[in-house]
Amino acid sequence: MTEAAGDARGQTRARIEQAALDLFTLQGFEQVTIDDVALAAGISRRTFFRYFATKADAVWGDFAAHVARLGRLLEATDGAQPVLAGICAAYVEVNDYADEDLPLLRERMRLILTEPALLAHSELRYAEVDRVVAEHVARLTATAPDALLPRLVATTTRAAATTAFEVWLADGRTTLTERLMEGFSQLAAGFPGLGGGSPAVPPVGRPSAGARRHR
Amino acid sequence: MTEAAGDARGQTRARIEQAALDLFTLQGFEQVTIDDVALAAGISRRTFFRYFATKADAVWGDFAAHVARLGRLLEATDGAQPVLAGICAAYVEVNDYADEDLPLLRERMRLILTEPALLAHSELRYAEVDRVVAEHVARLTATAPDALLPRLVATTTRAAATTAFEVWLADGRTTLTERLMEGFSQLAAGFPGLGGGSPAVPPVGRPSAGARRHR
DNA sequence: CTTGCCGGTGGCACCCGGTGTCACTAGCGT
DNA sequence: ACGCTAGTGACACCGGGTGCCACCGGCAAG
Repeated sequence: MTEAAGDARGQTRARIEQAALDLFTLQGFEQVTIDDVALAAGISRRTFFRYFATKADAVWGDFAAHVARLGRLLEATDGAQPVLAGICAAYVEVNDYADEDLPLLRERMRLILTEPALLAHSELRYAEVDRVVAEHVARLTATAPDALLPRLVATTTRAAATTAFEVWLADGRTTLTERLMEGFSQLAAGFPGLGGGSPAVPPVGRPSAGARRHR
Repeated sequence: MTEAAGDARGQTRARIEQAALDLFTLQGFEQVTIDDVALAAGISRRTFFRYFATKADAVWGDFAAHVARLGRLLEATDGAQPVLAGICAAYVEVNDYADEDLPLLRERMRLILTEPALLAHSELRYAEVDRVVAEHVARLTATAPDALLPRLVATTTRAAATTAFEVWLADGRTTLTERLMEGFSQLAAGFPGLGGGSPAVPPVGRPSAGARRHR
């Protein structure tokens, strides 16, 4: 693996990725076959799978790098601020795209959120994110990463982030950063304006035995 | 569609479902082919797809009925209690299984949460749930169902519910209901114990321009 | 220059999930 | 006996994904 070879690989990988993205946005994810992408990228079908494990992976780019960056940002978070604020800041920074990259991001996200096959695949990617965030929370709170609280924080913050993404994408009159922070602040405050202050739901006298009528 | 015919359909459907579940838990989702399931259920491969649109659907049972029931519960929620409390109660009641149904539920959920293909498929199912909850919140708050707040509430509550499911499934020393209510109370309180009271993150002076260095 | 190794590639066969089509059968009313 | 209908099975087909092998280029050693 010489440097030149690595560069060549990176270039063809980029070519495949761009060809795939173009075709997908133009004709729809399902309509485009991998033969189409391979033809457009000037490679063979077999080679496509040497660069991307699945058809969906061609849309996600090097998502693993994003997750790794998020993880590094979280590790570098100082313990002064609240935990949720730190996670919010990390999410914001990871998604702080330069203006010229926004069109590409929009295409990617539109595909991921619109095409059912890609939406399904996304759950697998989000699981990686959740793991990183849960480990971060577990570190700060001295609990196990697979306990309820860390995982709860991880999945709900990620849900908030992706929802912010969706809304931003839909009407696009606001900044992604603004939407993210808006979502996080709502979440951190326990959704004020819905009634029920901080200690609202907590104990609740259990639904007793109640006729278990399910199924 | 006479009554007898409908019954017959229901019976074979149940047979297929059980055969699929048994084989999946025994050998793993990916390892079992649809021919295997068809053979075990005493039908043909083609007939399998007349009962279930996809391989994954055989695991989910009649999930649409669950979603519909959740929707009805939400509609019947009285406006007295806080919104999150109502959603919590609806989730709890939908998932209030009789003891004799718990083993089956565990098998189902273990598969869904463990097998990557099923985990991916789950995102498509959860989208239906989110839609119902978002419409409920939109109704109560007199906002659009596709606005940020309703969707935020829908996705985060659902994330909390599924996480409660996962943790319940993992250690199983507590009730599913308990886990659900624990998760919801944490969420509704904005995760106390992480620092940052209710009005903690909200305004935050924006990350300024900050070198946008992404990509 | 020849030999052998090695990474990237293409071609091929194969598996499997999913779909469209057609022919067959059973039940049922006329 | 006739036709209708619902359910079924068999078959062909498409497309994503994998394993395998053969080829070709560069490159170091002889």
